[in-house]
Amino acid sequence: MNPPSRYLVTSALPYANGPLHIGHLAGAYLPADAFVRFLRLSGKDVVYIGGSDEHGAAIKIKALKEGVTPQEIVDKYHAMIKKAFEEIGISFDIYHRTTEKIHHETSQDFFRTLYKSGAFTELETEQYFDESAGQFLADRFIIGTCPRCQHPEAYGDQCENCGSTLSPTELISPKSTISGNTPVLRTTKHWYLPLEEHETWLRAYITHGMLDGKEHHYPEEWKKHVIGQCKSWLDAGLQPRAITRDLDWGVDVPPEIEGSEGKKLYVWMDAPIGYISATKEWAQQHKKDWELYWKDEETALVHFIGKDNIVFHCLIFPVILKSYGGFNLPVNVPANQFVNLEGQKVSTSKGWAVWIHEYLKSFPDKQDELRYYGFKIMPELKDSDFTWKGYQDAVNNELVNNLGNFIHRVLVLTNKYYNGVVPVIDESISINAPLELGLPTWHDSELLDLFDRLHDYRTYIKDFDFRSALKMLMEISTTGNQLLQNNEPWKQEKTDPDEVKVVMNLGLQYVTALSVAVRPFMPFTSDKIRELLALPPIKEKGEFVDLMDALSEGKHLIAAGHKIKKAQHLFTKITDEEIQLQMDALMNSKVEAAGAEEIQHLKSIATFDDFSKLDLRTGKITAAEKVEKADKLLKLTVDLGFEKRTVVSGIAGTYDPESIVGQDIVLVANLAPRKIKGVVSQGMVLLAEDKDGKLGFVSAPEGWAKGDVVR
RNA sequence: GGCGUGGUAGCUCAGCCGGUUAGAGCGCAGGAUUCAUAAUCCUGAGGUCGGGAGUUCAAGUCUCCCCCACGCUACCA
Repeated sequence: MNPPSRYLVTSALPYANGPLHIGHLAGAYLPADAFVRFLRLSGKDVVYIGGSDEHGAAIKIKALKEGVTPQEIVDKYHAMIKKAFEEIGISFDIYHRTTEKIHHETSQDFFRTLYKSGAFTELETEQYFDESAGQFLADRFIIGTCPRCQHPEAYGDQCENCGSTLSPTELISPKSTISGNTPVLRTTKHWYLPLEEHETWLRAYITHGMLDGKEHHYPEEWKKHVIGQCKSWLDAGLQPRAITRDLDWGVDVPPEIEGSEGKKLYVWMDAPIGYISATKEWAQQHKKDWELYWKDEETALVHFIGKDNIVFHCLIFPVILKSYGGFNLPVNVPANQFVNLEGQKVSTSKGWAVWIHEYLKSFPDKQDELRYYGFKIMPELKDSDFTWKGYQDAVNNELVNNLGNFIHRVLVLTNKYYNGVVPVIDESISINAPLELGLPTWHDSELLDLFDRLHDYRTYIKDFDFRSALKMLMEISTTGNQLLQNNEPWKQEKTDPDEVKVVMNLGLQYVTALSVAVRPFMPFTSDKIRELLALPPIKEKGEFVDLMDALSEGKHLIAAGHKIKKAQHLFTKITDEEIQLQMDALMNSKVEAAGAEEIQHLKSIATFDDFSKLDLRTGKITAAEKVEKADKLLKLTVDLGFEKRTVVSGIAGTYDPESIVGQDIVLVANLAPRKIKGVVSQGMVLLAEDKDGKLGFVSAPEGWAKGDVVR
């Protein structure tokens, strides 16, 4: 495979219902940004696409809750997210949004084309319909009692309390969130993408990198967990996936299609198409041909995402693209894992996050510090942990003490000895090697050594190994510190000033090289170094290539006679107080979030008759064993005195079978029997559950007879 | 339960298709040094490579079983 002549790089579109946090940043934006900045520095033709994902039921719901329109919600968060990206230095060529007209047109074009080619199947299903509102209800618009955990406000697709995936028809006493009425089931038609029909080529594409009988990419270059996850889906058997919903916030199904009324594209269908519409918009603005970036064989498509998006980008979106025809498929999908915060999962609702916009307020002009730490803890292979202490250590030890200090030393000494002018040197003079004291070395051989390091640096970035690349930068800086230490200009200046000139000149070459090399990771610092060196700012137009060419030809990167500016500190230390402040803020927001946790609404009124239908009895567990092939289920034998029952209960997460034999319980004794995992369950054991999911048995006082009525 | 990914020094992690005394950064201990934001440089201590069995002349690296973490998935009447 030839190296691509141009790149189209995308970062997952953030969902516009909340601000941006560190997990987003380190997962899908920092790596993409470093990658595209490096490509630009390498003189490549690259377009970097981003934008807000603004459709879907979750946004509609949020709007209803806050009493505003969905448009107001997405306007607010789009602006907020866009600003955060700009300020933290994510260099999108365009940051678009899926509510734009061009996106609606593009998505509809996709739908239309796929529809005409017969890529969809139609299916009639029963869906809840709100008669007073006159519309079908998307999963998210139905709330009811969770059949698993009894949480009274579970959504139709998911219970946020216990995390179970649900379907609306499973909910107990469902209610429309629009009218509050009980919805009725009606048949409705939807379009489905029959993923299972694409399994063969998808498998070849994922596991062998083969597409249409040709080699498309090297699967070895993909992350293992990405391929593993895809294989897992393929092996489990792909299912048809609904691509439309009954909803009023989203992209319309093209009106000329029969039955399209009231139907919108499912968000996950229109979101990735957003990459394409954004590219079109960018192309219009810049008088370019968007198709070159999506359809030309020599363009490489790369999607940066978090692990939650693997299936969409590796299986579903490729199916859409290929069904349309003529589009490139991704040559790599470098998905990252998740970033935890101080050992716990990042959670917006629990107030456990580091928000980018708040960080920027607390630490103005410290964008690169956060970027640096973000790269350092990038969850490339497994989940990682953001800690404020780790952030402080990284900034203070590595940026201030190592990199910043090295550059500062060079600048201070150059100003002190040469009045800020890069000294002319005699290249034949040897100096002490930075690596091992006592060995001699020369200016030109050290520049070649620098070339080698930068060459490795380039290889790391090409392999998406950003952390190794970052480490290489620090190594260069460390080498610079060693160079100074081993040659001690502050001593030698009195005895051997010509030798010192060589050392200082070399140091300045290092700093100049760093001003370029540091850029993909720390663009703000790059600008600052250029400023201090009185060199023109980096425009990201092939400067890294120029740098490497110069080094390989033995040319200097900064010329003798050039005058630099006075030294200034690039980074300042993060104090313990600042860290404590952040930790306190984090704890406070957690407490606030816990306090704001929704008041547990009671279920709707039940009449006495409703209650009397239940026959509750005291009983005792006389035997318990695990249900095979189930994590949470125990098969219990309950003695009611007058008979024994077999009951399956989902309590294995809290109780070991041995520990509950002899436990007094209350049983719903007249519940309709149900077969679970092959065992018929004849009743239900009552348990209290706290908000962390901990369970506790409900029982009559000790010594009560078995089989007594509870009411 | 099934599938996937990880489990290497106190902490964060490198260790490619198996091959000499298992590496780096931070932290820690000792020393050198003062140009620099007490920064820098050198040296050192510290690991039965999650546990067990096996293949092999040789295993952190391959195979099997088990344990733990994370994710997807099934089960919660």
